[in-house]
Amino acid sequence: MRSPAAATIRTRTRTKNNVGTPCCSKVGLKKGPWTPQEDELLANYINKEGEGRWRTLPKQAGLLRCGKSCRLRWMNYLRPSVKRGQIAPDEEDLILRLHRLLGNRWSLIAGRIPGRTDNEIKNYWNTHLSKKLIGQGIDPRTHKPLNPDQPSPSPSTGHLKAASSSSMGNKDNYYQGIETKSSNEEEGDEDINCCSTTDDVLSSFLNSLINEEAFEFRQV
DNA sequence: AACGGGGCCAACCGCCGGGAG
DNA sequence: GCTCCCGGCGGTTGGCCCCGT
Repeated sequence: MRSPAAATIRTRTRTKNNVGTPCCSKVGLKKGPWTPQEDELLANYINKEGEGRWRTLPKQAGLLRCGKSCRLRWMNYLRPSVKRGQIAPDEEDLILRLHRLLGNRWSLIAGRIPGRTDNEIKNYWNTHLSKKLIGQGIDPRTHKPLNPDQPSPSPSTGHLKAASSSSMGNKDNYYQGIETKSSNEEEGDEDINCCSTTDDVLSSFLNSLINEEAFEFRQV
């Protein structure tokens, strides 16, 4: 069912590592839905040995799957922290606001919503929220009115505009926004290169954006 | 009851970035 | 600096299920 257009895009020249390493297409490896037995093998192994070393994990665990497949199954389904069931209205609201800020950065969005996976959020967006926005006359990619005559619901602050205009893959503006904000916040602070510090900066930056957005919504 | 269409979601695919050697 | 390996990511697909006809 893969579309010709997508196939064309995918024919981009391979660069370094992918040459001759078919991963999941490797002969003899199982594909498709996971059985309860496979789930049990994977969960037992990870509970005993911990996450990581995905390449060698299938063999060690006695699974006929590629490492990527195991990782995906664990991350999206078997991990104890994964929350199953309906997306709550407040989660939906958060997804909408984060998507407006971050675009299709599903893993970043998922990182702000405890228990939800990037795959789940991506699916929910594609099946529910994008249609909902279209129904409201809003372009789900830009969060701007489909009809340009309508007033724009987009944020009014400068860095929010930059971030929202970065929707759908323009990472440059997004990171620019992060960097601008974090460098301001870090004035006179030490060691912005420490990873935990940058994580904190990113986290507080997102919080501030979310809170600003919430503030704006209240004002409207 | 049979069939077709659409929705939903788990899983796959291929690319990219970072770390190690 | 270069190459290789691995994990992670986002886009897309395949197939099951439900609902309407």
